[in-house]
Amino acid sequence: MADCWLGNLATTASRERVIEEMKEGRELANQLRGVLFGSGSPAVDLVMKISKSFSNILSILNVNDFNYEHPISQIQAELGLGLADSPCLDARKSQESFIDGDCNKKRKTSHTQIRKTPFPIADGHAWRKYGEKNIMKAKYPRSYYRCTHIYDQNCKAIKQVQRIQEDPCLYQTTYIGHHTCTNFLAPPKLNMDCTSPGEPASTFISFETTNKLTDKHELSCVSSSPSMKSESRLKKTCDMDHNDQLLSISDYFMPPDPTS
DNA sequence: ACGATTTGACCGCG
DNA sequence: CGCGGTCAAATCGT
Repeated sequence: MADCWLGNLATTASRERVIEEMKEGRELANQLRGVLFGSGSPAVDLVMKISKSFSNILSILNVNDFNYEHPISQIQAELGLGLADSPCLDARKSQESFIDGDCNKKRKTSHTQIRKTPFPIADGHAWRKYGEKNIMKAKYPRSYYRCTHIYDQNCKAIKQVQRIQEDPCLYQTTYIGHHTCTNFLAPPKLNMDCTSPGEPASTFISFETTNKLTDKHELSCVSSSPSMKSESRLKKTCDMDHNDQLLSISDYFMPPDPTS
């Protein structure tokens, strides 16, 4: 991915891009470290080194990153939680800054959050793609995803992923609604196969990266949960009441819905 | 065979 | 009526 702008470091704009990308990489590395924290995985060290490398590069670029604070400590402060409470959740909450708003015409009552990342990013939930649409005046199509547990747990969370036209290295993900499913992540395993160049598959839990120099990059989370039955069948059979849901990852991951 | 993705058709809001 | 969002049959992958 980086090579799409590394050749233009001479310009201020490109330099800014480099810095932003580096910060993003460091942020993601910290996130991954949080995810791996407590799992006893040797990958933690590796991730810490990656994070440190990003910091070193930023230092070389003379970036005075005084505002940077380790995301996990931020979360602890925000949530009043210790890491032991839920490292995975903590890490994910820190992932990016959120932009709140109601930008979806057809779901004005739903709380939406927009995030921009260097690739379609994992958020710890299993998503299933249900549509793709070319948007007027947009160079890239928009992909539509909904929670895999829409029928078996009545989870109404959906998201839209679209590559940003002005900045093809970035993807904008719009989250609409909250997860009510209880499909927590198992401690993810690091998967560096880097083999799948495809658009984000919809059901992920273990982390895997795709960094071939293609149009499509992703850090995704592959669901290890059992597959669902066909939607049409579940529509008929899964009208269960789930009022006793546990707090889902997204309840940590996303700011509280002001409407609820 | 089963589940996920693709993609054209359809729906509904503005 | 146009556009974005969703549906669902067809297709693909394992």
